[in-house]
Amino acid sequence: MDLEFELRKSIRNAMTDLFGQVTATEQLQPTNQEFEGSHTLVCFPLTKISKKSPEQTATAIGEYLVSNSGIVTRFNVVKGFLNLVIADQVWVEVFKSIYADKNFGLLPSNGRELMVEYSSPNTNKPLHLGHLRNNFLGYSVAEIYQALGYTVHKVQIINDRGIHICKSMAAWTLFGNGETPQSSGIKGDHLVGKYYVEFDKNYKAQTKELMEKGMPEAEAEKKAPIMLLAIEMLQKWEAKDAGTVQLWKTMNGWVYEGFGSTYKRMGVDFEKLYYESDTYLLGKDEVLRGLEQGVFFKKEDGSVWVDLTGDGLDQKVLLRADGTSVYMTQDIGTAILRFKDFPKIEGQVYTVGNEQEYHFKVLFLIMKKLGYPWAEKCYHLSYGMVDLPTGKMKSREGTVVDADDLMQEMVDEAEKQTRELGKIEDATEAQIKELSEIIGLGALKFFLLKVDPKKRMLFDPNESIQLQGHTGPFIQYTHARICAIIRKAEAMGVKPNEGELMQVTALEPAELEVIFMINNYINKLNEAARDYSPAVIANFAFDLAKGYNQFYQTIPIFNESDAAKLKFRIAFSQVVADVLKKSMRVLGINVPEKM
RNA sequence: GGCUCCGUAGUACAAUGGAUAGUAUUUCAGAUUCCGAUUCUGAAGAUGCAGGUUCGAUUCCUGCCGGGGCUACCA
Repeated sequence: MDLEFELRKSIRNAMTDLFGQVTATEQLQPTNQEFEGSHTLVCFPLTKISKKSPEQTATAIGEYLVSNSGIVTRFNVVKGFLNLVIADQVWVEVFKSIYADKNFGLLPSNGRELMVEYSSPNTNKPLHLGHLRNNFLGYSVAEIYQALGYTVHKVQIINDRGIHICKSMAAWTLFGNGETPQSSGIKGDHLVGKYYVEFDKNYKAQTKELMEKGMPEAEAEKKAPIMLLAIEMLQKWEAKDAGTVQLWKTMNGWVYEGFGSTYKRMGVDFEKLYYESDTYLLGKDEVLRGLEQGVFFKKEDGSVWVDLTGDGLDQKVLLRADGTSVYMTQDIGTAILRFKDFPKIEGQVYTVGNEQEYHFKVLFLIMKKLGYPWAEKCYHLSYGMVDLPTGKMKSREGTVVDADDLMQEMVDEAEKQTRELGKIEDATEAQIKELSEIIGLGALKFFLLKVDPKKRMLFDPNESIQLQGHTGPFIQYTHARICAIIRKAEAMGVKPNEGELMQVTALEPAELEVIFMINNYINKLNEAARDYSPAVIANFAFDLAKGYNQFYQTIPIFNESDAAKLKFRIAFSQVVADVLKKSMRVLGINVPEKM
């Protein structure tokens, strides 16, 4: 049964019968811990139609609900707040329908489609901590929408062209001596990153040398030989020079192989990859069309601009004076291409750091001005930077935390803890490795996802892997312990079934509390989707685990003499484990059955 | 300078305009005849400042202070 629906219906009936009209949205919220009840109706806004004081309004509705709703047994009024006590029988009924629904938390297809872009790295260096937040966020938002019945297309655009990759190519040509991932044993993306660093080192040295010979800084920066080589390579690449393209393909190939294994370990996936080398020429026609339509304008030098001063923004260039594209041009083209590739999507979510907020504001405005209705449904999933206890990550100071290294450290730490605790003595080495992977990555993902995406956050590796506190492993542990209980119940031959659940007529407060939370799961999924915030689900999972631990601590399970109650508590534990697992799943986190 | 986001216990995070601002960690004091104590209970501790709107403001508005980001014919 849908408790909230029934309750709202009864409240509206009450208002109609008592006051002759209803409000558009009655304000129903969870009751504060200190008062009796589970649902609270906020009655201040109702006084306009009730023509009574908040207390009188609340009391009148409360009395009506007790006599007419069939689900409310008691109520109390504190100021304008009407706290409602739902009958235990009703809670058992609510629980039963959740228990009976094997697909609880996974809604059937709603026929709607959405695209989520995330990751989208440059191909000149390996992924770092910031990319981890990006990937986990994008993946999780996609999973949340999927759980709600959407068809979600996960994509990314790979920035595989441009001066940045030519820099790595130039350095490799000069100093590589034919080094490959195979010959060196270095992961492909790290190898290319190594030459990017190598480029930078030499470039700085050469610039300095030229300046010492009396060349002004600006000129030296342009004339450093290694930079000239990179620029030459970019020009050759654009002219489709065979050798340059071949080298470019080879080095990008190394990067993709490296990224591939990183994504695999992260547990993220993509339905389709867009490559900038394929899309960077798109968008120009669209801009010219917009120019004809008068959406854009041309300056005397021939460059094409959009004027957004009327929208509180600036003027923005879309085509350079020489007719070439800028980044924005390409993004316009890519957006349109994606809607052609996936005609049924109603919008796109772009998971990109908050330093690009202005860019996306402009992009969406341009799409709107060009007359694309889906522009309204595009969302920039903007997220803040990740800081470390040691401070800010800065590439110049070499304090960037590498994604592969960090994942490995987390897994190593998880393995160390697992072995020390020695609760998995019967496990094989392979099982221990697998478990460490689950815990280490779970710790990392949970910590990065539990914070509101748009906020800048601090990642504390040590805190994240603790098994007590607001962490992934705490939830994983709770799940594992429930699994132990269920194993024991099975061994004892205790098998709950739907029919017998209704024999339970009274619930403990801790049970009621947890059923309330579970019953709220779909609401939380909707809230998380609406706000594009996996943090909502992360906090839900944590609260649920904590709620179950209170039950676990205060209520005996196997010492219960009443067979119906014992079965109910086993079923109850099963449902909690299931919902923990599902809520962690949409975060991309797995939960072990033993740890 | 302009635009924008953020300022909540020592620390890290919560709070569709609603009740005495929650949680974790830390510190202190307790709890397990039973299921995995990696647990649970209790105590201590916070809304940057000044106004405004409201029955009611951490939330909305204005100003100030502090921090991040953007502000390229870069990506």
